[in-house]
Amino acid sequence: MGRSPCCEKAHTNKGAWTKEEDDRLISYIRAHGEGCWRSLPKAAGLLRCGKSCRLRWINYLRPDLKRGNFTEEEDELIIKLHSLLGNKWSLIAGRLPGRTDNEIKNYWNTHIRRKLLNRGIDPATHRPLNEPPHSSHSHSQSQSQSLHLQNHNQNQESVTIAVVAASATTTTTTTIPAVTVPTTTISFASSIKQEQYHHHHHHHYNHNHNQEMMIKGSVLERCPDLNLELTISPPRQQEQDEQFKNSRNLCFVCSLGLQNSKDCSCDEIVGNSSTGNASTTPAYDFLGLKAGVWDYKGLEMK
DNA sequence: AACTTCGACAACCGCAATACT
DNA sequence: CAGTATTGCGGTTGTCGAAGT
Repeated sequence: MGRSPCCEKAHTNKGAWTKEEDDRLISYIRAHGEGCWRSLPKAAGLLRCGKSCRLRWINYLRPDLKRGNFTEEEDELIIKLHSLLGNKWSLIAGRLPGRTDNEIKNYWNTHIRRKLLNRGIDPATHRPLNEPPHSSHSHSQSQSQSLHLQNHNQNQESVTIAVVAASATTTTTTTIPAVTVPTTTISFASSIKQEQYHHHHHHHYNHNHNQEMMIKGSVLERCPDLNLELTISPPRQQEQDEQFKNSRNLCFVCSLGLQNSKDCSCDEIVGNSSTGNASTTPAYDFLGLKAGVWDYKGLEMK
């Protein structure tokens, strides 16, 4: 049984929008605001389906859109975000004020893909084009990384992700507020074969936005050579306390370079640990981006 | 000048998530 | 709780203008 169409298609216009249609849509939304897209066309006197109206408004008519003229900084930001998030265009767009997911998607496909190819980088994997296939098990212990995912509280209001690079001297703890992640879903084997993972991700990835998939997709797939180990453990295990003792503990806000934000939860993190002094902790320049670029709330899973 | 190819991007479609009843 | 409606996302297609032949 298929679903009924989003609208009555028999009497709707399709294709390019006319100036008159744009004006009608703009004036209606100015008067009544966004939302209720299904009923909007009729109310606004448009022979369009609500979906079409929404798309037109969001991608083209919204007053806060920049449209075109991507800067070099934006290019690099998109590349970095794509390497982290994959084709999550809406998430990427959320990091670029005045840009829409559709615009970024188009820009990626027409400009950035070619740009990366010219650099000898595979746009899909962000790895060198001529790099031979590699095994996920070929790395030494010192190169391995582990990813610890902690659910701090019963009501799942925050999830702490700690990426521990054994070869590095730092540990970054990232707290993502208001992410709903059922505990049972945050578990996968410590050594996921890349083939298995790729298969799962590409063939069974069904737009699932839960945290498990995001972590798999953004970390494992983007860095397939890393032997990532994801475990769930009760809050503040002794072992972890030791591990965190001399490491930096930054909340997600601070890790994004927003250390002065009111949403900063470093104090909580540090307070929970046996040591720590947030005031002496330098802000971690997440992705190498400058402070202020990010609005962490936009990274919440929708 | 006519035709073809290509690039850019607006718009559509199908699906999944979420909200509502 | 189940069924239905709505919204939002990502992949794909269609269209149009510019460049090339």
